Amino acid sequence: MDYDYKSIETKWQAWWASEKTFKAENHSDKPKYYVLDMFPYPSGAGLHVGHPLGYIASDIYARYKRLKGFNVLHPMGYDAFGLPAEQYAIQTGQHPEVTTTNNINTYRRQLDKIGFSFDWDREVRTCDPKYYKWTQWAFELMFKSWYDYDTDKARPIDELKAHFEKQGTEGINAAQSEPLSFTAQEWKAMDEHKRQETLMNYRIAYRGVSMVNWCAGLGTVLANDEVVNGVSIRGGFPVVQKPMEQWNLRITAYAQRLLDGLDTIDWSESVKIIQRNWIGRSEGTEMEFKVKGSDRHFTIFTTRADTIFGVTFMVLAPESELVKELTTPEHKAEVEEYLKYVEGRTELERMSDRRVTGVFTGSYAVNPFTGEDVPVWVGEYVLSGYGTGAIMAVPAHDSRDYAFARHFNLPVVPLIEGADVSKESFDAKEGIVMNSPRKGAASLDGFSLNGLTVKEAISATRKFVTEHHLGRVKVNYRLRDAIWSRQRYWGEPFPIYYKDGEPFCIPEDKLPLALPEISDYRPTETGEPPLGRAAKWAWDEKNACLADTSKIDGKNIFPIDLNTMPGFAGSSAYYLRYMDPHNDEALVGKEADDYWQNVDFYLGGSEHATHHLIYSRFWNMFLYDYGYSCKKEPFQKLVNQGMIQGRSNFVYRVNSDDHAKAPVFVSLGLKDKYETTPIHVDVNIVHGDVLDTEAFKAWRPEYRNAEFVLEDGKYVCGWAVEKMSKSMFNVVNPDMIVDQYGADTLRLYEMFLGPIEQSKPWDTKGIDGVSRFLRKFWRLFYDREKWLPEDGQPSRAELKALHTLIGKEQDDIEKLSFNTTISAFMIAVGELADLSCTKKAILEPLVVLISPFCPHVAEELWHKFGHEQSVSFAAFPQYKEEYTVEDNVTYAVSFNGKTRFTASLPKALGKAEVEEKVLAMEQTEKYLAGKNVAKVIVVPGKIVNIVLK
RNA sequence: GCUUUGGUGGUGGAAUUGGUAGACACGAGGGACUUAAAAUCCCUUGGGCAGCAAUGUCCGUACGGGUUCAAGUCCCGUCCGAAGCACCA
Repeated sequence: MDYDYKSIETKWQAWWASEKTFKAENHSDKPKYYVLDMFPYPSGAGLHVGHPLGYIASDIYARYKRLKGFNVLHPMGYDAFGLPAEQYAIQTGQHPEVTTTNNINTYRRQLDKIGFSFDWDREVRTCDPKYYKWTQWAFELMFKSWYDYDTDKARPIDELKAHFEKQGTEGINAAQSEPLSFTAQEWKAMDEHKRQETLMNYRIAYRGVSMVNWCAGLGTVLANDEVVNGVSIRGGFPVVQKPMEQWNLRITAYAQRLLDGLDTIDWSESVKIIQRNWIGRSEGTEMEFKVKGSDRHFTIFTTRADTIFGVTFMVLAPESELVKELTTPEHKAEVEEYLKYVEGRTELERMSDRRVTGVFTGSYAVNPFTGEDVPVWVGEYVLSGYGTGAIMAVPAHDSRDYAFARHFNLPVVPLIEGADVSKESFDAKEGIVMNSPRKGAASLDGFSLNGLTVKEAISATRKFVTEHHLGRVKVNYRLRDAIWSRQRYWGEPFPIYYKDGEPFCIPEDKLPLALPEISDYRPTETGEPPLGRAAKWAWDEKNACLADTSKIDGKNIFPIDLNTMPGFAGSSAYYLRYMDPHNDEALVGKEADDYWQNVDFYLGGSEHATHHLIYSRFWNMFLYDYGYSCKKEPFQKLVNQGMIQGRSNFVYRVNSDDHAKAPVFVSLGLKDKYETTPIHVDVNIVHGDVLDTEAFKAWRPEYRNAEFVLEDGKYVCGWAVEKMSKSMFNVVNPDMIVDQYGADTLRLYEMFLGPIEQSKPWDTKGIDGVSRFLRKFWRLFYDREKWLPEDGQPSRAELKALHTLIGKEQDDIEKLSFNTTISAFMIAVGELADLSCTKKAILEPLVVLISPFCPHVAEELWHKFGHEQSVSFAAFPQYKEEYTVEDNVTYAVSFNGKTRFTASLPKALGKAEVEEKVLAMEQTEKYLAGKNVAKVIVVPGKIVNIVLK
């Protein structure tokens, strides 16, 4: 029987599906292992060869873990809400659900062809109301929670209310939007509206006004990375900054825990660093500055408290409320003009065009250490959102302050010995402090930093500031709360209705609040989100049910929120849902959660390093606070697979003005002799950079009569590595590869391409190599129709080939070095073929070894051996013992630094014995004939070096 | 600008983490089998020099230094590429 991958693959894929081979149970005596892929967004284009790269890797790992005796959870689902389906709906009127379902079916069909070991009974779709019920549930829980820094966890908002009743804000250390302080009496005096407003300051899911990227063309808010040069990436519509009231998640409350948690998980250092940067912890000092001639004072934040003696001016953010208060009448006109200018600049302009601008307020602040007057300026380089929106400027030691000082001709006072600040500032935190205070200048309580190192000076200043109540040590984070509202249709609705403008939750037992049908997916004429078109989108509070929008009366029937949640919502807890996907009572049942704990192995693209992977960790920590998730971190080990890039091919059309003439194309090597235009050509009609000219003529009607200038009788195409995309004609569909070579070959080849973390271009050139290997592998078992494996004692060489492979495979798979594992297979199979090995004792385990990579072939052969169930590695313990590599160490023997030969000696030998043995060797004696040995150096286990006189 | 990564044959990539650089594969060239093709198998394949030959020998991991008996691997400097952050005080 020849290797007929088509019948083998369809046969076993059907068998796995009907047997539910990969169904994972929530109970087992085996240890658990949870292998997860980042679930895909089912786009209309279907899968290309880049998508399965990660899935194949994780599937190999999952199958390997099963062989090692684990109960493996390996699920798959779809991140199905999103803008493309909605955009398509706007253009065609096709309901996003229809598009999405079609796309999912295509994905499923393509995935099934590759032979993954997913437990499809656990599939989730984020757009399924049964699923997003739990997204909405978690959101409501966040709405009903506040964050307590004292216990460092989320707690029910009712507990906060009870505290306010008794003591007001006294003794509360909560995460909040604005610092509030009131007594129990004041709380009791508040009306309901005021109380709700107050609680909003503390809720973890809260409404707040924030500046957003508003895209009128798309009718929605966009994330920063969806905007380039002031226009939307999708559609190219203009984007403006606009204040809007939005739902926010108080992720900043978790900043420190998100940071600390990174030390407990096994992620690549680069992703950890990206997250650390994103969280942006900086430890500094908040200091109070008095305003000269007034009893007002304001607060600044600095990480360089030690530079207090070099402050020559202060700068306020233009948006700061202090600007109005500190502007003197003489400067009012100037300041207002400046504010107008800043307002006219978008955030993008401020970022791309960094000019030095600012204006003097007319006020002076008093340096608390020296009593000196310092002018207060306004400048757009100070951000209102970070720190206190006000800084003390030390031009000598901060490059931004320096640029500002030079531009406005403000003084620069150097504070570090030997630092030359005539051309640029000295920003480094090193050196010996001077001028602090300057000779003869006053200083509060005679405080001096002169002679200290910068580090010493920072801590000395902090201590002094705290003791003298000039300020406090403070930690700042760059992390911002997550804006959670999107003005779209195809997302999770907020389960919130509004009474008198105040938000209230739809009762938990009425969830999910399902997305209503609408006739048109565009925003409404009045600029409301698409849900503004829904006919039945009001809440009847009395009967706890949906009601017609027209019936809203503000007494019993109230409007429901018209926004939906962003894509990150559905992906924030899906890994928990997989553990217990059919549970109607909970997101995940206690037992299932206790059993599966968290994801052991998570694989996906590094583009999610900041968004999904931060939101998901936050979401999980929040659920952990309430005991719904038993682990602090959702993803124990994270691996980022690289992207598969496209490899485009070009043909070179000879330029010609005569369009009636047949187009002429010249081969790559000859193109410099002509004037040509490169044209992308479909890579599917190019083989090894040689164009199939007949297929090319058939490809496009305008090329029907094409003529070719060939070299060596072939048309050679040019090539380039580009993004895999339809417009470059370089998309390779995995279905084609499966049809042509089989799924097992595709799996092998994608892994053989290189390390999974690495991005690389797809190039089908090398696929014949693994295809050949697989046929060779097959021939170990079959000589045409004849089944070869037979009983008998394997030879030493056969055992060695097998056991070298066993060792190598286990080492390499744990390191995820699948390409080298496959090399090891090629070597082993080559050796066994040379030995004409037909021993069952070798071939049977060989099938087990290859099964993670080529499951179809393995299943076929395994059944042929007469086994029904697959086995674990542990079922062959004798293999490791039957053949033991002698416990030797290889010494490289060198003379005067040049390696001459190697010597294999027992590990147990001591230094002197090794020297003796090596010197006694024939080769050594040959080299040493008539020479004097000066010394012999033995490095344990490594090398013996003989130095001659 | 800062941070993180990389730079090895014609190509994709190996190298037990400091120990015979180029495993494995592709491509290329030569050969065997065959009427022929497919398939399969064998040999050569980093560069230079010497030799009919087995082989010997020198140079080679972006570049320049250094540490070491020994460096692709560690350290310093330079050049180039990729990714992330980007007025965060």
